[in-house]
Amino acid sequence: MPELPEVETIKRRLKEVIPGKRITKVEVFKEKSFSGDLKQLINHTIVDVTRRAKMLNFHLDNDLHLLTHLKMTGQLIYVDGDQRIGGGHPTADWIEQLPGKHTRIHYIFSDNSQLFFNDMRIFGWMRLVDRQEVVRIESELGPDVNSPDFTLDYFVDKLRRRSQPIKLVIMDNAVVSGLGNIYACDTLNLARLSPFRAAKSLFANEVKNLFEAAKAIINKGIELGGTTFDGKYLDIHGLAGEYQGVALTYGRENLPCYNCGAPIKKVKLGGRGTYYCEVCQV
DNA sequence: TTAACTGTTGATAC
DNA sequence: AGTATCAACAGTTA
Repeated sequence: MPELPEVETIKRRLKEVIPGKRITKVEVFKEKSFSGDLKQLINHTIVDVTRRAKMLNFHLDNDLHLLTHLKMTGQLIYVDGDQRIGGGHPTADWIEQLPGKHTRIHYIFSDNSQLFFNDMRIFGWMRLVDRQEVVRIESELGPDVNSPDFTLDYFVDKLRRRSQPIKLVIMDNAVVSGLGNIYACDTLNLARLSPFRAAKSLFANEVKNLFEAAKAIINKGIELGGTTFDGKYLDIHGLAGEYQGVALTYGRENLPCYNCGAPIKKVKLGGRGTYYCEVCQV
């Protein structure tokens, strides 16, 4: 599920409540979901929460890092010291009782607040690693799409040798981090580019349009708190995102393209559902 | 009932 | 180095 805007939203909410919390208990319900030495977590305090690509990083006071990847269905739900989700405010209907059927890890803090890691499909993980491991993992990633490090010159250079369809290349996190299936589809629609075009066939002005479209779409996603279909993505308070209400293509099969009015098509590309307008995306 | 579908990525073989 | 395909898993939909 979560692409950069969803993970960024989760990070921002976590940053409001988690730094300063001391972990007093951890329950791992699914071994596959956690790796690392649990003893190095107990009685340590989380000092910061950051994000790189689609990964969260809980920084601990012992210089270790709890890296978190939500993959398709991971979610983090915060329960406050009074045992309330969302501080008692209304939450999305999809929220389940905790711990639930899909709760894989449960953290309890010294003030009785809690964090639940739910993950239906068990692709996601939380790994306790040292700083070198963080550096090693992050070194494999291209720059975040919304970072100043992602420059037009860099992008032009990366596309030059790739004959794959452009959609697959912009979803390749070694090229640029943060775009998943939803935002990749919408980025290509905004840039009026066919997802099937070979990356290296793009003209300079097309690459520039694509570059700017990617930043615009991702910023819109962040602004609206991410995308929620079927409640699979919820923020830490159980709230849904709002991007699905303004999506250009994703989930809009047969509905009119906002640019030209032709019906949005859904096809398969690289094994992924791909929504696009065959009239104006060329 | 079965097959195909789902927001991610990693391994493997060419 | 770049590419194509499949696999990890569980649930929903056609």
